Amino acid sequence: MSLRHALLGLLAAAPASGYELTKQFEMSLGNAWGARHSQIYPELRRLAEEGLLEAGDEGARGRKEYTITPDGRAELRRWLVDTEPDRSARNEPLLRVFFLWVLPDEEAAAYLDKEAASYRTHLEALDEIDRTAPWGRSPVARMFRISLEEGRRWATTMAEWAEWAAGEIRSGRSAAELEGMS
Amino acid sequence: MSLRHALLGLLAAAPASGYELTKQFEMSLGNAWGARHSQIYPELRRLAEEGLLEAGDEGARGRKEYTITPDGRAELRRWLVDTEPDRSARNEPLLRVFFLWVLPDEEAAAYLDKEAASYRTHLEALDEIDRTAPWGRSPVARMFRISLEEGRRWATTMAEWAEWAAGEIRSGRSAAELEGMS
DNA sequence: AATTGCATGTAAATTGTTACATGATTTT
DNA sequence: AAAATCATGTAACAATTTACATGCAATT
Repeated sequence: MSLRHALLGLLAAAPASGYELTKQFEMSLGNAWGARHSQIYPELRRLAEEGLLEAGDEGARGRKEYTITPDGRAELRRWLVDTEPDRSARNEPLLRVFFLWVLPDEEAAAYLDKEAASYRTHLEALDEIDRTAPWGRSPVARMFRISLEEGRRWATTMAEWAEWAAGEIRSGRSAAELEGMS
Repeated sequence: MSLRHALLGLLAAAPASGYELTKQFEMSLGNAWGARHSQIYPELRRLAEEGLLEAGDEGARGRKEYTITPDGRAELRRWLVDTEPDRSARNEPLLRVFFLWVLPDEEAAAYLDKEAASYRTHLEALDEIDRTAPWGRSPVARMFRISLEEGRRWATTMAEWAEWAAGEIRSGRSAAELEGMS
């Protein structure tokens, strides 16, 4: 279960409330893993029961802040170092491309144009984060920047690929003609 | 639910059994979406009940072949054209990178080396598919090749990124020093 | 005074994984 | 004759989403 380790990872940087953690899943982390508040709150409670987190007193508006414990840090480290990442990714936009052949060429190409535009928009959003984020000298900030660069390279590659693919379809090349071209 | 549309998409190309569809999820499709036979068999039954597929007679060893119906093709088209793709991807290797800062620099860099190697291996597997797949002139083959190219560009970008990231960490640059470099 | 945002939770339904269970056919 | 592969299914469990539900605090 990646959710608990994502929560431990976020809380390893700084204590936070369930609400704040939910926002982080919506923002930066959302590109790699998704979670709603309805999943986050019960998981935080469980992690606290297991001693990996410590729950603070209730603040304004019932806010509860969770802090990671030494056991929590150890578990996070164990996950990173001793377990193999699950490489079975889930990506619906990618899935759709396999089936685009059911559409007439021009519709398929138009679909890929839209995909390309979406990746370009995403790239602009990442560039904006890059420009406006408060970059510090901490290891956390350095790794965040490296993650951001990963996102930027990925979005750039996907945009270029979608543009290329739309062109291939419009040029009407058959699979046979494509052979030995890449 | 993407699973049903993935099944419709595969069956739009050719009739197949649940067993064969399971193999396709393990192979090519697995890079974009995963599904086990225990999820596939009941879903095929449901799709047949709804009239989107038609189940053939039982063949050798109880094999059942499903064929897509016109309603099934219409639903596949509707999904591709009229619905927005869910862009909330799930990717555990990406998630881990956000938290690599908890490791000492050399351990984090070693982790990224391993990631890079994994992407290079994946790329080789895709190249092997490229070399050995029976490329035809059909729209299906053309789109499969375009999907394969997507995977190759993605794997190449990720490998290059991981190698760059390991270098950045080993060079000991702080986040502040990284600024204005990209 | 009303709206928006902060803040937490639960319940029901759906989706997905792991484990259990069986049997025929082909290959070694 | 044994092992591997083909082939299908169900049950229990875990993860995730959607919907329901509440209330305080700050802004307009």
